[in-house]
Amino acid sequence: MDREWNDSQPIYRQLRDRVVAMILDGVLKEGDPLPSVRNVAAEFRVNPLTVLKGYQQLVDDGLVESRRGLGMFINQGARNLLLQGERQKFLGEEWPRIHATIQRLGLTPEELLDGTAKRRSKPKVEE
Amino acid sequence: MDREWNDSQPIYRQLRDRVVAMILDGVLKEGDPLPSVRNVAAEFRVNPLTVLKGYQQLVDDGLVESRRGLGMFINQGARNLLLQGERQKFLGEEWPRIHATIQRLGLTPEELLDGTAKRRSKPKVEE
Amino acid sequence: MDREWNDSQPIYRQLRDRVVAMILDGVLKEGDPLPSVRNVAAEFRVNPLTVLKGYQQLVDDGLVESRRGLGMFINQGARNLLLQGERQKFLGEEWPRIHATIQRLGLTPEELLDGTAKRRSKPKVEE
Amino acid sequence: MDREWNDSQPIYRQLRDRVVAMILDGVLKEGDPLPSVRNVAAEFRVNPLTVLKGYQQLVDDGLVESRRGLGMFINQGARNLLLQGERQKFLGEEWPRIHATIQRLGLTPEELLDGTAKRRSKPKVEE
DNA sequence: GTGGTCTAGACCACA
DNA sequence: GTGGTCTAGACCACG
Repeated sequence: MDREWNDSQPIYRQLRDRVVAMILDGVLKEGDPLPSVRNVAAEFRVNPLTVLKGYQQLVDDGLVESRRGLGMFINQGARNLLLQGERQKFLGEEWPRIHATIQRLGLTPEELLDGTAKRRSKPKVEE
Repeated sequence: MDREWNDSQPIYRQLRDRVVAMILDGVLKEGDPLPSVRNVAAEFRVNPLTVLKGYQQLVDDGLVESRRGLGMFINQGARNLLLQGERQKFLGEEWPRIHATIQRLGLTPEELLDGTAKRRSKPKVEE
Repeated sequence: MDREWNDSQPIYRQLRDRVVAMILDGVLKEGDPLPSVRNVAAEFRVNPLTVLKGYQQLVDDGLVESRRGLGMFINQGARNLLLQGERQKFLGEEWPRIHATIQRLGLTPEELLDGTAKRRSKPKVEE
Repeated sequence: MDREWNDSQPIYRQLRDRVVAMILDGVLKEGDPLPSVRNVAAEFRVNPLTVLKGYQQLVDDGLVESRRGLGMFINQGARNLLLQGERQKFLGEEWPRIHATIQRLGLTPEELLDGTAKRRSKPKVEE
């Protein structure tokens, strides 16, 4: 269980991404309620306001709907919306930079797949 | 030439990364002087202090050496140090997250390579 | 209480050293928050940026951790890290020079201890 | 042969200190000429102006005298002047800080003498 | 409230 | 010319 925060990104953003991942992975299905703000806040030892801010982002993205007094629920079509939007954003904004880095570092497909599978980094140094 | 700044990362960080890229690409070789703080500041229309901050990071990383009154110079072994360090950081910290996203979005190798090869031939709607 | 600055060393360095001393002396314990940048800046009538710069050094040294929106906190193990690191640096880099000077000036242990014990009881001519 | 420069002090200052050490050690005697600016500059690969600046400090301190067309010579009484002045400065300004550091780090006389003699640092860490 | 980034402009020491 | 330090003041994101 990773409850560590990435310093280069706000916590609320990381909380948002966490939910997005759960939706894409099918852990959270359309119509399901989001885990309650106070539970998440307690679990991750984070200010409830921060969790709320993360959830609010999901509302703004049209992925989630808030029902008065009941909580927040995942919208119908959320998964498809995500697949579309995130793919586009990833391919357009993130991947180009990533691809450039990979090439600069001279990383081979083997090394990349290797790393994710069995973590064995043996960087070859020139000269 | 892109002199635009990415909002999601501080300028001094991007300046640092720019130099790193130049070293990796062989544009800047070991022993070479870095472009002077003032020049870079003028060229990119940025505060000298911001440039300096970026350069200082390189000094802290042991990639660059500052010689009083002369300027800043790329250390011997900087490139290898970079190849080692950046590879490790990328494979250890960044790639796992990226790999997960790719799989979550169901992106195929074709789609990934496609984007980088013939970008902009097939503009999609902006969000 | 001395709030005067030593001209031969940048202020941010002296601020850094001040915190280091407080950790070594046990005034600041592991887990404790550092006095806030703004407070220190006000207290010493110094620019916040200068204080921040000093604090950043501590972060870089792994002695202190910055928690978003909360403040900066002394890491676990900071004191030992310091004892190790500072001792090594002092014995390796500073003491040899100091020892040489002491011998060159022909200073005896008595003179050295004397000065620190009853300073100012025997004022000498200023140059 | 140490031709390395200490970053925390200007080069001209270090050149000045070098000559002072040579006088105190008796390598340079009163009436002796200082090594020529250009020789020193060449030997240490330093700008002649920098050497000159260091020498000028010695003139200002009354330790050295410049004779037109001949060079710079060590004054009569230079050694005693030094012994007095440097002792006072050291005991008054430097030693107090050094002493405080030594105590903070809990360094024993043995460790201090040890280090200068046979370099064997075995820092004891608490807890 | 916290730290973090940036600017515009000044001044300094060094080579 | 170079880098380095500092200021005053602004603005931001985070909690």
